[in-house]
Amino acid sequence: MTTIPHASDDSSDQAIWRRLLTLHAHVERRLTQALQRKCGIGLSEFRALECLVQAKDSELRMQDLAEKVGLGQSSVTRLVGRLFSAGLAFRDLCPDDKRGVYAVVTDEGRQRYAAARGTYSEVLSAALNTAGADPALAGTVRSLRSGF
Amino acid sequence: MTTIPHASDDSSDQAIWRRLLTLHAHVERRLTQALQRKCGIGLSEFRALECLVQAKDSELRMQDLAEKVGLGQSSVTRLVGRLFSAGLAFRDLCPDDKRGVYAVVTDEGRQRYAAARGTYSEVLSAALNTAGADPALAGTVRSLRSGF
DNA sequence: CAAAAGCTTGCATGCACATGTATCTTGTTG
DNA sequence: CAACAAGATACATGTGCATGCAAGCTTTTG
Repeated sequence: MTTIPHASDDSSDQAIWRRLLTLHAHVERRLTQALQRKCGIGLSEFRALECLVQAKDSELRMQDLAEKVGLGQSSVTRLVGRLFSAGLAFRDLCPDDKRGVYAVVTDEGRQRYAAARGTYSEVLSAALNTAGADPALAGTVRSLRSGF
Repeated sequence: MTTIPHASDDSSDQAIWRRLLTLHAHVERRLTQALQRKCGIGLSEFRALECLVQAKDSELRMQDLAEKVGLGQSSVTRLVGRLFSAGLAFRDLCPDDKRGVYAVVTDEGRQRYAAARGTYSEVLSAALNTAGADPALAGTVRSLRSGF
């Protein structure tokens, strides 16, 4: 049990996570700035739109959306509020459960997502590449991209 | 140039990043809650202490600390302020450059870090394991842990 | 060469904002 | 009716951006 490379509570998990944090901070910062500058949209808003566009009927329960974007329930309430104020989504009552609320993307929301999608993918790949140039992160990026 | 597997602007970068975000959100949330509950310390504070403890002379320039913890410069000003209020660190003027400020960890800071370190590593490994149990993330976790 | 002007750097502060926790309201279910 | 579930809201907090301020550096000028 001791030398099996299962790496269950391996101390190198810390090293892995440290590199991952650096990578995450770097990439997320770039994405945030690029989307805000070029598309006038926040990163959370973009991801929410993405989830909605890809969802069946372009709608999701608030709760499901929360899990998909990795935010808390209350944050999503306000996130959808922002999308509504921007005309990118609206709320719709769930017919069979009046407590439930659907967030639904609008046509304009779809357009904004389509417009931002290019920027997102370009900046993402570019950020991963520059991170991969850093010797400390090169291995991590390679691992992720190679899939093993 | 077209079929070379350099994966420069490969569209699968998006898939990679989506999994990474889910993993990141999951693990960071667990770490935040565990450290706050069991150790009464924030995640940023813990990471700053870690950087300081491991640094030469237990001190770092604000700027260097900012880069290490992946925060903006102004955020680190307040982060060190919090550490000071908690008695875990203090500021020291740089003798050769009076603009510069060193953040220096105190003995109590070292103790708090030592006390929290166990919780951190345990929760981290546990969170990675539970994430690895999710089929969607298993591959990512394995990739990171195997190093390739 | 010395002093002053102008630019740059390092950190602190004001402000806006997104997020989390706890709580409340409303609707559902036993 | 009691217990529970889904969202919305109140409040506190951490973060980033823009800005301010003081210290260093560079260039100009006498």
